[in-house]
Amino acid sequence: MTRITPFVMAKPMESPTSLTHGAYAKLRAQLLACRFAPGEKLKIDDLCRRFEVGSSAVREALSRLASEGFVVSEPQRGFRVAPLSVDALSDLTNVRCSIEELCLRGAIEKGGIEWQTQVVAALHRLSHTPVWADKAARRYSEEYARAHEIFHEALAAGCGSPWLLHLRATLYNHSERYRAFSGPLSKVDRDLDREHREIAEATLARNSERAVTLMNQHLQMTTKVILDSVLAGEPAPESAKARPGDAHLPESLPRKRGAPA
Amino acid sequence: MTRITPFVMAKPMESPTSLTHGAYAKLRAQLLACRFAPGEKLKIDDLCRRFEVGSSAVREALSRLASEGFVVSEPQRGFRVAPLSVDALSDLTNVRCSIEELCLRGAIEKGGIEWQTQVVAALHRLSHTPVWADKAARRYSEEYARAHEIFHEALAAGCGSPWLLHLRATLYNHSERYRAFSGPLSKVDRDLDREHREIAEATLARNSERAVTLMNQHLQMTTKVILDSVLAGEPAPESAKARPGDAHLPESLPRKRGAPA
DNA sequence: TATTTCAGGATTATGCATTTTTATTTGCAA
DNA sequence: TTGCAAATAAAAATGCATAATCCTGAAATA
Repeated sequence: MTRITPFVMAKPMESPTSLTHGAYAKLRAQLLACRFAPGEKLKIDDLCRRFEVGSSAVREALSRLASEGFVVSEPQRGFRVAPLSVDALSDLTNVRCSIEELCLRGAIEKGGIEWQTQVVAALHRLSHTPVWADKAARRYSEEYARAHEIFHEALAAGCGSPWLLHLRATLYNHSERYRAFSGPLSKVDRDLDREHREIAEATLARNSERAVTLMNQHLQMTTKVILDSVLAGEPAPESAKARPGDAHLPESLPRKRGAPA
Repeated sequence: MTRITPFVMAKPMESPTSLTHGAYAKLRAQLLACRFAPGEKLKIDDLCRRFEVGSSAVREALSRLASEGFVVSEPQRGFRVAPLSVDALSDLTNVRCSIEELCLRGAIEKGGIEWQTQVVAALHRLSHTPVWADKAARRYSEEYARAHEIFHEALAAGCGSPWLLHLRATLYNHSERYRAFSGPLSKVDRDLDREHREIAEATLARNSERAVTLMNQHLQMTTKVILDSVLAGEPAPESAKARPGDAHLPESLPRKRGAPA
């Protein structure tokens, strides 16, 4: 009965195979986009109505998101959106630099023709995607964010280490949450196109030292822009209702999960 | 009403604040100890009876464990124990070497007196804990495994980076699962005490290069011993019932979680 | 003013109904 | 009689609604 499908592009439409997974994906996307304020209480019933699913699905989605560090679970008090903090962003950026360096060096050493091709393709897509969704508000467009993610993932993919790529993706997603939180970005004219192009060129030229240096500068600069935006201007651009809680106070983000049995 | 408690040791008895968390902790402990065979089907009802909780609690525990990579979730087909593979162990070990190196260098650079003290204490505890639970079977005792974990965690803790320590703990736990899977360890006389002591000495002496070299050798040697044990002797020592599924075939372990919304 | 009690609300846990998957059996044809 | 396929039955996973437990906050009392 399986009809022959001529060609299938890489999953153009997501099929939420189960309500649980659908709720998880939607909630996760809204969390990453900072549609919920950090520290905000996530009431089960509200989420049930919002996503039109039962409490089981919502609870399961929240559990997974909690173990990923995007929400925090207090034993008998329900769930809250994981807080953001300057210290956590600083730590996150530093660790991310280290991990991206490992990926980059591995990719330069082991990457083959397929990897090179994907990097070139991703760079092309990125440089031909409009950066700003709202020129006045200076906020990135959804398409640009996606192309940016694909570009960085393509660079790292060459290392061929599933675990390293998994760690990298984790850190990238958490960084994205900070970027989404930041308001209109500072006016310093940053030639993102040039940064990405130079990183790609140094990488494809197998110049590890230069590639790593450029990548670190790229990541630290991004963090600096975000911090400037948050500390200077208004913190939240269009984050939803409810109490904003703590926005940027120094506290740790990824709390340790129970190791002892 | 809070009665004054004279002294409280570090949580001698776990208080399962909720049934869900209790089931999660128990299941996780059994997973890490390889009480379930890799690839084995995890039936909800069986787990309900085994842990004496409802299906919600079990489902939630499985969700969290799935996002941690200890079980895999197939959309409408339930959950299975995450498979193990030689390739995955190899990758895991390599990445772990890199992460432990980052932790170690950071700790040597930034660790203070408190860190040094904890390292010395952990080394003392480790060297005075009996290694073998069953001398004949050559299997580590529970106490030794715990002391070993504390020792390595103490070494890394000095780096002071929450994110780096989180990544390290993740990799350590997955490595533990492989160690628990391996049968009786090979007869090569390995002076574990000496290895740990030399690592600690080099670290406390702020000798980064030597400490990192020794740590890498330590980790790679552990992996080699495990591989020898698995490839040579009988694969599973006392793993529970049910079909063992695939034990050691080359496949990837940490499958990517859905990034696209 | 501090403590206690009580009501409201939210989270947690359970059991059942629905839907999908899988295994077995039956029927038909070679 | 054997092999394949469809249909049926069993089992399991998913989703939902209800019940019980716990926390939060305010009112009342000492």
